[in-house]
Amino acid sequence: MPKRVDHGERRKLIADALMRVAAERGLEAVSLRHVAAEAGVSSGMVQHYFRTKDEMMTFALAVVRERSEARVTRAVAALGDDPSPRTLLRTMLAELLPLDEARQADGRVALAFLAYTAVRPEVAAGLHRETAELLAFIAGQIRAAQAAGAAQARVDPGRAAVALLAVMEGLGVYLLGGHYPPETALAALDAQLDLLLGAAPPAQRGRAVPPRRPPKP
Amino acid sequence: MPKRVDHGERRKLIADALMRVAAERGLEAVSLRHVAAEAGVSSGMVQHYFRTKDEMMTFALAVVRERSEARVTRAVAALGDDPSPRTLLRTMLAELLPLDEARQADGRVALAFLAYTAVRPEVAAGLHRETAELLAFIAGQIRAAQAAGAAQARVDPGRAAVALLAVMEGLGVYLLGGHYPPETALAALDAQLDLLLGAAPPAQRGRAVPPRRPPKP
DNA sequence: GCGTTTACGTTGCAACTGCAATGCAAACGG
DNA sequence: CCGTTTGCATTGCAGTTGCAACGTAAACGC
Repeated sequence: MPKRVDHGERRKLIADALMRVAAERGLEAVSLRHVAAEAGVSSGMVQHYFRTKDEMMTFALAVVRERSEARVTRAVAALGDDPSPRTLLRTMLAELLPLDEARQADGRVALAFLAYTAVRPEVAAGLHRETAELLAFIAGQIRAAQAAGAAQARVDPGRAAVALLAVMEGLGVYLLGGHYPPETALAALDAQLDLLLGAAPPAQRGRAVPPRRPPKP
Repeated sequence: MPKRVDHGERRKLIADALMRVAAERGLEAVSLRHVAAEAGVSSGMVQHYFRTKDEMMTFALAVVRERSEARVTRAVAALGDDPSPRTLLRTMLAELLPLDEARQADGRVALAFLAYTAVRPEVAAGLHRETAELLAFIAGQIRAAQAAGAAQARVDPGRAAVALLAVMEGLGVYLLGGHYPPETALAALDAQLDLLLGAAPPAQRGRAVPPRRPPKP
């Protein structure tokens, strides 16, 4: 049977198991054996695909990032051709918020990794590039809104972009901590966009609220 | 020699060592023996003052929170009698940002604890109360600014407070990740306050920037 | 056919973990 | 003076960790 396996697929399978463990019991519960058990494979196999634990962690981190990026591009693509800057920004940022259980799990993992990379700075290089790109994009959208007359022209797009992205990140953190419900976060995000770009078109308000799962029986 | 010791003092000494370990090597490196070694005591003594590791962690978390609270009240007290809402908010939030090494260390610990409590929700109750109080206070300040005519009257103080606190938290996270320098974070914070309360009095701008330590030799 | 490579599974090990148990000396209460 | 309490150090233990080593069986190259 050997030789017929897709290397990347196996690695992703293992990384998925890792994230399930991390989301449920925290990053410190991630061990070779736990991950292997969660994935339903032997710990030898995990070692076969990741020579070291750190390699596994780094790969898993990349998977989380790719997944959230895919989510965003998918949501943005669903908007159709050139949506308004406001719609675009709101869709992107709301998509990045941990509003349902899937994104909450991812968010927990991302948060844990954040704390992880805060001590291991050499892993964080990819993250830096990503935020820089995001910031540039957001700033561009704000500029576009200003050019269209939809936004206060006096605000510096660069600083506003930093603040806007920070709002999203902060809301995510507080959501993960359970400090307030998703609606509060979305309301605050909309308020921020109002502040930046002027009042919203009413049809836009309150959309994209995720379905609340009923409490577990 | 026994009997002559201040219980709380010892616990704080141990908690300090814990935070040094956590700040340097991450929360997962926090073990009874490491903390004891860092504190320069025997691991038996650590066990004497904290019957379980979780008790030690919880205590340390409380210490971080108290310390940052003390920092804020101290900075606010230094402002003199009834400062303007804007000055008050800016001082508070800037003080909570990890702008120098001491606060960065605290911030790393806080971030790690955040990830820790995201999986252990029963520890997070104290945090919820604290954010609720903070939010109420911030909303009150915004309302006061509105009443004084210094702010846009149309913004909802509650939502603006959530957004403002989220900005601070998000900026802190990105700072800890080293995604941008302190000046960028402060600029974004000021931009946010501008957006909320109107342009700042020029004397205020750019103050409270921490001294940049020269790179280590 | 046969060596090589790939894909695992198993075992073992040294290091580390939290924690209980025990020991002991100093202060204090009586 | 003596038992008790307090403050701490040492030791031990069962469990877990990352990882190396080894074994094996199947596909492939020749």
